[in-house]
Order: sequence, then structure tokens, then C-alpha cells
Amino acid sequence: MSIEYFTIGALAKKVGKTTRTLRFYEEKSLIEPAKRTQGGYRLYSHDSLVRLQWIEQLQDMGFSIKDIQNFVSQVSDIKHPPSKMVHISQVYVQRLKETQEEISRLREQEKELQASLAMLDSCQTCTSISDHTACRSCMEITKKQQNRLKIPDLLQPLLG
Amino acid sequence: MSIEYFTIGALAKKVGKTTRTLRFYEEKSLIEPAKRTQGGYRLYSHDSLVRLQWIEQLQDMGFSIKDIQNFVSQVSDIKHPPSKMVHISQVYVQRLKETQEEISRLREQEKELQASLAMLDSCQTCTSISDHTACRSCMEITKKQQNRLKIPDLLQPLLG
DNA sequence: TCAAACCCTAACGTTGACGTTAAGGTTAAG
DNA sequence: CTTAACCTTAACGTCAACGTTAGGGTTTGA
Repeated sequence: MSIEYFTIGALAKKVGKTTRTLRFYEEKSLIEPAKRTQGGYRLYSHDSLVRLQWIEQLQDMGFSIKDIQNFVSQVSDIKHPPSKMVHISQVYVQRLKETQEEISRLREQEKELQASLAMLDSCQTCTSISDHTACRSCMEITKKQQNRLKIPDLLQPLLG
Repeated sequence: MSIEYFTIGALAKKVGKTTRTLRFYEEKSLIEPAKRTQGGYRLYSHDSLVRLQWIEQLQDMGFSIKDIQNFVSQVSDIKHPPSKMVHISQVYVQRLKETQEEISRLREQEKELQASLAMLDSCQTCTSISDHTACRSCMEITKKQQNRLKIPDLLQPLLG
């Protein structure tokens, strides 16, 4: 049973990426065709497919292309297999830390937005009043609340 | 009591940004000096300082410069004050939604990383063995586990 | 009045992960 | 044998938010 090869277009379709992306990864030394045709067409084996899926998974875990490049070269530089595993663990731990930091940053964002929205809710009664000059609640927003809204200058015209 | 003005450098220092950044914001129509000196130096009033803090806060909430541009122009296009408030709320709600989506994406990342690390832990016993050829646990990682590790080809040499 | 410190505009550079022509060669089907 | 569909390399384009020269003018304090 002979090995099955894919052209770049066929492989691209299989992994849901463009041919440009596959060539780009090759430039970055992340993949390489098993061989070429006489005319120079890239021919990939199943290994490349696996490798591409692996790259995608690492990207999904937040690793950049450069991270993956470093990862590959560093691990292959380490000769002692158990040391490889230790290094891999360290890289994952570091990534996990960064992901968690990003999460807490976003949770801060979330809180700010929710607080601002809660503040804006007190203005919503206003919207049901056709004559907004009679709207008092907007006028009663304090300086401190304005700051909370993060839109002081936009509120300024409303606040007179 | 006359108004106090700041040069671009003084204002930049106050808000912890570079002069380039302030000029960049001006290009984007986000701020503008109150006036200029004879020689063309920008002179800013206290308003610009407030506005810059506001911009920073919006950025901290995840709005891009372009978002802020749109935000400003859209809100100023709306004439009816209560409608302004409604629009502001909508923009905040949309942003909150995006932030929350981002958070759940990152929580997925976190889970993937933690699962992979848990898997790698089973290899850590190995590292305390000097003769790694005697290490069995690495050899016993199943195909399914390999996939979970997201590093099948890096493990390949370890697995023989 | 003179020099250090500051400011001006204009415009090209940076980073990441590809997208998009341009100009042509190769393959496979009919 | 032709031709549509596919492939090749090379190289410039994209977006965000500024950074970084380059080549000058302006202020201000001694």
C-alpha cells in the first residue's frame, strides 16, 4: 500500500485553511511537504495534516506563530526526553498564567461596563418622556456618577 | 482668574502619554487644542485633560480608537438627548456582550491548558528517574491522550 | 542674546498573520 | 492536444496604535 499524497489545495481544504497560509507556515518552518512533483508542486503526506491540526490547536490555546516556532526549536534542542517534558510543562504553565491574567483583565472590563450600564438605567425613565426638558433624573446625575459613566463630555450637554 | 493652558509636553506628562499619542488622537479628531501660540505651539485647556482620561477609560473598557470615533460622531448626530442615552446604552451593551464572549473563549483556553497540564503531570515521575529508557509512563500514553496534549509530533520521538 | 529644552510637520517603520495581485508554469480530463 | 483548474515564486497590501527619525522653528531662563 503506497502512501497517499495531497496537493496544497487539497490539504488546505482538508484543514480549512488557505494555500497562502500553508505556504506561510512553511516560510516559518512549521510544516514542509513530503516531496515535490517534477513540476515543483508540493506534495504533503498525512503527517502534515496532523501537524497542521496541532498548530491550530496551539493557536486556539493562545500561542502565536512565533511562540510555536520557539516551542518547536527549544524542545528539539533538548536531548533528554524527560527534560523535554519538563520544558513543555513550563511553557504550558506560562501560557496558562497569561491566559488567566487576560481573563482577570477582561473581568475588570466587564465590571466597568456593568457599572456604567447600571448608572445609565437611571436615565431610561427619561426616554419615555416626550418632553425631555422636563426630565429631571438626567439633571440629577452627580459628578461622581458622571465619572463612573466614563462619558462626562458626552453627558455635559445633557447636564447643562 | 485666567484659564490655565498646557503645552503638549506638559499635558502628555499629566496623562502619562507621549506627545505623539496626543497628536495622533488629534489626527483622529478625538481631541483638539484650545488654541495655539504665535509660533504654532498647541495649548490645551483642562477639558483636554478630562477628555484624554475619558479616552483612556474607554480603551480600558475595550473600545478601539475607531470605536471611540464612531461613538462620538454617532452620539453627536443624535439630537434628542434621551435618544443619545439610549444609543450610549446600546453601545455599552454590545461591548459588554463582546467582552463576555472573549471571556468565555479564554476560559476554554484555560480548560484546554489545564487538561493538557494534568496529562503532562503523569510524566513528571519520569523526570526523577535518571535512566529515562526505563521510563514506562511516557510509553504508555495513549493515542487519545496524545491528542489531548496537543503535541503529538513532539511526543512522537518520546513514544518511539 | 544665546543655548537648552521644547515644539512643529511630514512621513516612513513596527508587529502578526496572513490577503492579494502579478506573471507565469503544470496537470488531468476530455 | 487543448484548456480549465490548479500550482509556482515574488512581493506589495492590510489593520491598530502609535514609535521613530528628519529637518527644522520657538520659548524661556540666565
